[in-house]
Amino acid sequence: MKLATWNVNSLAVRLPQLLAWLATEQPDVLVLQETKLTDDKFPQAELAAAGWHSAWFGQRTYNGVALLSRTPAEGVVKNIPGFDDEQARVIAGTVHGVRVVGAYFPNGQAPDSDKFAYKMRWLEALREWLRAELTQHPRLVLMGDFNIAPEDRDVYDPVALAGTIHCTDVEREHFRQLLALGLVDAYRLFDQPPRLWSWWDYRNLAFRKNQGLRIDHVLVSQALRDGTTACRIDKAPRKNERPSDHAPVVLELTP
DNA sequence: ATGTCACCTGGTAGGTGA
Repeated sequence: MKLATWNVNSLAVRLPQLLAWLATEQPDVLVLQETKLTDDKFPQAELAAAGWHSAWFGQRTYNGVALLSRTPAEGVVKNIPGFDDEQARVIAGTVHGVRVVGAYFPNGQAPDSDKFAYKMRWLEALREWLRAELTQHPRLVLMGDFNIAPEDRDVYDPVALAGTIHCTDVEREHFRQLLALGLVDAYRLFDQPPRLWSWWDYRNLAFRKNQGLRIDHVLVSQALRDGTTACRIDKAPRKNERPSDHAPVVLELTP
């Protein structure tokens, strides 16, 4: 079983690239972030024509998530139950007995901002929901754009970026608290190329200079850990014309 | 030299968020 996550930074712009990537990669499940589409604009027909079932949850201009799959997802949940949120950031569903949670974590902007305070509240709500979700669904994958670089080795210049957004101690502590639920960072279960990131800023020629961060993650529950056979970042779509600033992350599980 | 992109409002540019 192959699962993947990709922040497409506008599905309206990236749909052709998405269809091409799906045709090549043939995942069983893909979660998307930053679709930036209201639900009436979601390209359900185009995806269905290519053989994909979709569940989606969006809003105007910002955020927006989706869950694509070869077979329909069951038990779809939108956003974090019990956490009142104007922003469309979470979609969950069950495919082939695996509970898939796709999430677009808040960016947080700057450590002293209101948006950062929201990020902290959101992270706490996510954690407490997942704690309950794991008791119901031991076979669970949490994946998406976390907007957190968990360790210094996930950052192109940890000295220059120390304490800045994505790299603060409190964000990293939240990441560790997600792991403490019994989740594992699948990327680190395997040898990986050095200095490979999942996001490169559009600005400052960051991709050409390989100045990026690893902020897109796939976390697997203990029950899935032994069946996890691969996890990789697919840098290729970042080289496309008009690319998303994020690369997809792919997970492979034994059936 | 934040060497950008996407989307919005109200425009033939400027603001916001990432």
